[in-house]
Amino acid sequence: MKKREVHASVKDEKLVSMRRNQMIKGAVNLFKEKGFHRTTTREIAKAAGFSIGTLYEYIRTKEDVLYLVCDFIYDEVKDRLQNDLEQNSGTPEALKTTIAYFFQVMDDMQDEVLVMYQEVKSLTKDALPYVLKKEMEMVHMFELVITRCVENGKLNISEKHIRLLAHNIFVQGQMWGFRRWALRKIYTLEEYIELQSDLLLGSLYGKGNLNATSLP
Amino acid sequence: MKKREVHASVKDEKLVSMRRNQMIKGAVNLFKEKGFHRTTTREIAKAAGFSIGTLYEYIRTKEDVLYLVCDFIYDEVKDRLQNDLEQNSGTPEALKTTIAYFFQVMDDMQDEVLVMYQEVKSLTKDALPYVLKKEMEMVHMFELVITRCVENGKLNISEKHIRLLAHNIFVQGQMWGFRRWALRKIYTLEEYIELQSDLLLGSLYGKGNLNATSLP
Amino acid sequence: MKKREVHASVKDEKLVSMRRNQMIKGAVNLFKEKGFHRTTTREIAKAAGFSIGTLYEYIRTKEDVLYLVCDFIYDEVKDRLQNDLEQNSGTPEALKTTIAYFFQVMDDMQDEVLVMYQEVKSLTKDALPYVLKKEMEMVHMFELVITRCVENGKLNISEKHIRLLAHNIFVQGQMWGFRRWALRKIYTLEEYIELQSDLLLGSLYGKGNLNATSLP
Amino acid sequence: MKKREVHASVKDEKLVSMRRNQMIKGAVNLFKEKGFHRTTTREIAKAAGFSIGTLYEYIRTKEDVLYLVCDFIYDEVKDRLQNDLEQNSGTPEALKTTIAYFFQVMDDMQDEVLVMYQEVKSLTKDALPYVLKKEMEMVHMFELVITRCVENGKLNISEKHIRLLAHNIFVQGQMWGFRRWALRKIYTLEEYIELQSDLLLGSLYGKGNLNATSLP
DNA sequence: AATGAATGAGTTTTCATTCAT
DNA sequence: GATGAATGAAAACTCATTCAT
Repeated sequence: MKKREVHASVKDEKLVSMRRNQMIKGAVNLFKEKGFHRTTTREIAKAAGFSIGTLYEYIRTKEDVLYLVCDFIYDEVKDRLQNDLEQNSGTPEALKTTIAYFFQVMDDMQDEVLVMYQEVKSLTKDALPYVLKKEMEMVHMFELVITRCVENGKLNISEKHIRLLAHNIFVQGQMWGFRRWALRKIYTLEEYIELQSDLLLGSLYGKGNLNATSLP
Repeated sequence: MKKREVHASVKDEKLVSMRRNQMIKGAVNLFKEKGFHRTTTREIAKAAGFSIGTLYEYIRTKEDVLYLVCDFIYDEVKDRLQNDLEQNSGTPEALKTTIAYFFQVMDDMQDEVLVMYQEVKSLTKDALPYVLKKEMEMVHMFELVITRCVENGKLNISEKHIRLLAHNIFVQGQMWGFRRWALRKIYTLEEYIELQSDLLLGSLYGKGNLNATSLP
Repeated sequence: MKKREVHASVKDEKLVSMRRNQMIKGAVNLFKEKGFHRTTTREIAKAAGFSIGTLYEYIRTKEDVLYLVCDFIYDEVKDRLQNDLEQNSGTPEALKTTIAYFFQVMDDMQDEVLVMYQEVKSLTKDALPYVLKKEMEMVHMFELVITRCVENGKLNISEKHIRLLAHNIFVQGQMWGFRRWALRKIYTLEEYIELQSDLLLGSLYGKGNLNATSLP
Repeated sequence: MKKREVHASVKDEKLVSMRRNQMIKGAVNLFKEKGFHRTTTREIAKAAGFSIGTLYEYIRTKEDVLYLVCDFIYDEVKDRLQNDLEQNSGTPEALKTTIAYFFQVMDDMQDEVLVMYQEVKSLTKDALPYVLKKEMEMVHMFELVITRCVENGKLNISEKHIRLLAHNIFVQGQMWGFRRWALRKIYTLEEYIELQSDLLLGSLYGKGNLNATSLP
């Protein structure tokens, strides 16, 4: 699936790319504060540092901004994740590291994740599949890491369990962002990583020895 | 925390309650399809079966409708959950039953859950706490069930693990609603319940024997 | 010119009269505070002590209330004035007394006068003449008193001066009501009466001796 | 007291000024015919010659239009008055000229005066003081002219009389506008000026010789 | 390529008036 | 005669989008 094209009147690709970055940066902040619907195109233009007329030289509709933002965020997350996975060795320890890394990324990109998570549903039927596709690719990455563990004989678990586990990891990562109002009161990021790893991996390795002592 | 009052011009309480139910029912459908922001008050009135003027006899602002909808859904879910938990025996089997029951409720109320999940963030700072409070109460119910297992000596697990586990259960319930686009393609509800139980409980009881054979 | 009829569904004249008095009393207060346009019929009904449905048993349109209020106020002022004038002796002293009395009435009925003064223009073309007619009748009363002075030989002044003088007296009476924001800061009612009398009568009797010493 | 700022989205000051003049011109006509409350913003926009959207580029609320109108009218009257007063010599003849001039202005600006006079009370608590301030300044101008006469020894009259006289002059000017329905039937502007001058100045100079023969 | 003034369809909300009970 | 729920036309205001400069 190719990237969905967003039409620009301006031809200079470099310029288009630059302007869109300004746009995305400004929009993320606004969406974070007021949501997509309560943000006006004028505000986006202003936050991006140019006029409303100029904004419309680089997009066709307000929705395009949302798509661009979502697309950008997913790319960012995916890129970071990919870097990590390329050197993954397929051991349970590596899986744990991957989880920790992913949660860390979600923490770093808190605002972006929150925006994306809350506003994807505002995308048109038209744009949504492109974004969901990307999400599936990321879930798939986790599946691969887990599968590698299985292939290494370190883990005995069904295909369906693998896929669900991958979804769980992904959602728990997002969860750290979208449930901060609750989780932050109880856990630090480090604790959250540790505890979720316990629960995720405990189920796989049958330790059954979860207890408070495993925490600092 | 008392319920947040939504002002009605009409005095007859019975009538208010009836009209609001019509309203909620209509609104849920619309919100599900187009989201809160893209739904107009006129559409809500029409879907509820009365005129725009009448709508405003029962609410003050469009936001009130959203609050009423969210409040109703949480109450519904909570009520159903409460019924189940009252007769919960505090054994691991009972915990599994509770999870299954909760996931079933989330499946029954799919549309409502989706709406709530996507639109809570559109509530004003004013109304949000009332809804989040309710969410926390539900999470707390799960904590209680798990704690009862621990107290029964059937389970050895830290306080912090308990709370996180409760959150996970809650989110995994919602997940069945808001990620249907992905999960439905792979699992039936029964499978989803079974697999998630495996993962959740496996971590607690150290079976470590997860495999495809445990599935039909 | 007969009184303009305001239609009532209710037949019992006594009741109609009673209900309308309640209505007028309530409405004057509301109009005073928020003006005719910003006052709703519901508020009028409530202030009158009955329901919106009942209100409409005694009037046909919101405008009727305004007309009723204006009509009532003019009648009140006119009645009071008439009482005084019947015993007027036609001397310059009597004229001064009349002025003092009129200003006193305008002070007593401050709120009503303000309302009337500000809202007459909101009457329909249809109702306005009835009210203006009444105003002219009051101006005419002043003309009569002045004319009597002339006929008594106490005063030598043209017909046109008389009529203008009458208008001036009337407007200066109203002025005490509608310019309170300015006049109250400088004068007490007594001072205002005294000073205006000086200016009005000075012109007629050629005293030319206005000075601060004539004031306490 | 600085001018109360009315916010405009458009930056070009020249344009703002031009558009607002169109707006004021259109609004005065509408307000004159139907009053502020019965005039819609769409009508104002149309009368001004642009769209409703454009109207709101130059104001924030409908009330702003009223303020702009009132402010404009007061400025206009005040400016004209100021021009006359600068060359005022402080003699009774000059005072008479000033009065004649002021009444003439009020006649020229009949419509505007009527609007202002009837609608000031519709201004918010917020804007009212700015307008009343201007009114007081105008009254003060008259005080100055009268005071100059006193200082020249041409007139012996108390401070309080001066202030009241100034108010009377101002109100009688307005009166020519807001009581035209009655006064126009009896007097031409010239007569009105002549007669009011007789009454105003007669009181000051003790001629006491008012009679019909002084009129043409 | 950039600007920002102009547009008007569309939105929420109000409120005078009616009419069944 | 009294009530108050229902109605819907109309109002103020917003904002995505266009286009002349």
